[in-house]
Amino acid sequence: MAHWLFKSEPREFGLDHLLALPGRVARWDGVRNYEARNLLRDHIQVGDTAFLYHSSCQQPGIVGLLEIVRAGYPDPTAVDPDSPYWDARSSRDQPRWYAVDVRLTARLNPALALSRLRADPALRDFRLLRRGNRLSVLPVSPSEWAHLVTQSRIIPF
DNA sequence: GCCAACGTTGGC
DNA sequence: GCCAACGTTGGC
Repeated sequence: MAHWLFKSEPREFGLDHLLALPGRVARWDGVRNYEARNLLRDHIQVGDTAFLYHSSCQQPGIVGLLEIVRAGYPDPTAVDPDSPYWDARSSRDQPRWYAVDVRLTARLNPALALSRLRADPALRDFRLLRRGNRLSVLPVSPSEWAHLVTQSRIIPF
């Protein structure tokens, strides 16, 4: 079982949106970066777990835990002309972008603030903290995951 | 295949 | 709003 971190902007889609959905399940779509696409398509499996991270907001940080409930499949928004994520170069025959389905399994209370992550020597190599990091789906190593969990107050649903 | 220009991300 | 960093685009 592998671990990941999924970024979102809470004003667009975040913890509160997931909480409002039946079973707290959502399609994670709209990813338009090839490296992240490859993770969604080829590596992220049912049963894997992920941190939910809020970016571009008042207090960036890890706010919840996700479980993958459906592995990579073609992102329907890519072939929907009415979607803001529509991509004319994608087609049903030759999908370019992929989505997975996730379930919110817990919230972190308090959240793990970015400022605290940055101050943690155990996270020196954490990809999230690399300068200029812009990847919206990224791998979390087993040791990073284990460490972060010990730093968290996890409130399961 | 190179690389400059451009658009986007994301913390502050 | 600023701006550093990076991915993508497109001319050549």
